[in-house]
Amino acid sequence: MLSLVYLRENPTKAKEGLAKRNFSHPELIDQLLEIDQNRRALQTQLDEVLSKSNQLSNDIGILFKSGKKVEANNLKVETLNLKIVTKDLQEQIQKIEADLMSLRTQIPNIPEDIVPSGNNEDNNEEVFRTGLIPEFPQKALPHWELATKYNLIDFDLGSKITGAGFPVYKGKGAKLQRALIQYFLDKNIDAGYKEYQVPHLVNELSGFGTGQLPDKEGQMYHIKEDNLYLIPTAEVPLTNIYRNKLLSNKELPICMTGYTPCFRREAGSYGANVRGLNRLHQFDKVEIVRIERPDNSRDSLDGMVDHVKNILAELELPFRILKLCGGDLGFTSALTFDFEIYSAAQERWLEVSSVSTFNSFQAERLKIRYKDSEGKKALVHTLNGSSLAIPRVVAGLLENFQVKSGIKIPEALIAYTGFEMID
RNA sequence: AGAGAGGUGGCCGAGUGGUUGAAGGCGCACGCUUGGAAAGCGUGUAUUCCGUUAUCGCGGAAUCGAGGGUUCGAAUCCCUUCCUCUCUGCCA
Repeated sequence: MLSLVYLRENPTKAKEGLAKRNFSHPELIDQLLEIDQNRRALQTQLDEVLSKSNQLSNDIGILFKSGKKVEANNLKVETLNLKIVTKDLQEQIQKIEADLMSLRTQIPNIPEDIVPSGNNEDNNEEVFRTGLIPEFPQKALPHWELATKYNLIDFDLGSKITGAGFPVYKGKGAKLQRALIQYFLDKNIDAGYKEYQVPHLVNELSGFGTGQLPDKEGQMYHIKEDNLYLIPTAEVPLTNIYRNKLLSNKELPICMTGYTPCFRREAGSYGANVRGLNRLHQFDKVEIVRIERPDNSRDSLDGMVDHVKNILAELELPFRILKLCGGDLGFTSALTFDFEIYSAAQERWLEVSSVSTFNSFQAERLKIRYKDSEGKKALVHTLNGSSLAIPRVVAGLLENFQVKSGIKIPEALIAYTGFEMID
């Protein structure tokens, strides 16, 4: 959510920024500012009326104390009118504030200057690429065939128990998953992130805080009985740890990591791209979240990108980094770098991490603030990234490291898997 | 799930209808003290909104879990709801 003060002072800049992400309703900004102005006028009126009745109440109290009952009762009559006016104004303000909020939640974050403009993923900018794309003597098998061949993952069993998109991992397949989770967590902890185990269900306020609600309402599994949502990412519970917090300067930055399963309804997804592990309703992910001072958030983002880079390099996977264009940017993000590993067998890039800064967009909703060195209060910046999402890394490992005799485990993982080969 | 108790500032905690935005303490900041630190002493220390102002500031309003109600006036009384704790029940 964008701050009202910012929008009031920079309406043109805001519209220009939003144009970069093809925001189709720039007139909402004008509407919002108009409503805001009405709200302020009403607030002024209300404050004046309340001030009067406070004064009267005070006088009445004094009169009663000194036994002047008649005069007190006269004043009482006066307050009755004020009460009616107050009630009316309060109702108007309540309504206008609801309108304001609904408008504010429809306006996405403003992209950073360096975000390229563009409509869709074709306009994303590749900023880094590394690793050798393996060449195979025969045709390489896709991971879903390898998974069956080596008895690692059972998709049918998952459908039987739950439905499509809920795979069952078996034997070395299950161990590989667990090894990766552990490996990623260790990497993150070594880099200074504190590990958390968080709830996998969150309430409405948490969903609103990080921006999943109301924007992605239909993408989350919702338990109506208790009005709770299954988390689509650990970002939600992790960031909400600090909801409504006033932090001191020296507490920042806050670096958190956590492993959770992630649940996504993926309504509207279809086709070959959802095959195998490519798109699941439930998957495992290790997330990193940072809460930063505004002046440090860009450096911090670079640091997170480097961190994920190092992990992928250590896993010996070929990958590239994309700077997302305005049109491909998430609703809450101001700047996002996507990591994609190359899958030799599928001959396509698979997104395994998305690292973003939200600037103060989430902090505004979450009310996470800090006191700077001069004691002034300001909103923090929030950032997060996957470090990393498991299934597509598994897909990449299986497909890229297949050899005649099986699948080779990269050096860095062997200590975690306890085996060097899947065969 | 049933019974009871409770939710007050960054934290602890007093406050049962009228200058209570809220005593006291802790913490924090600054100053004095000290060779330096600690202790001690002193001062200060909530947030949001509206208005005003070049700025410091000033004036007003709201906020004692949340929402509603009673009253001229509510942290204090009533209702609803959420949460926490204790006991009982159920259960990993």
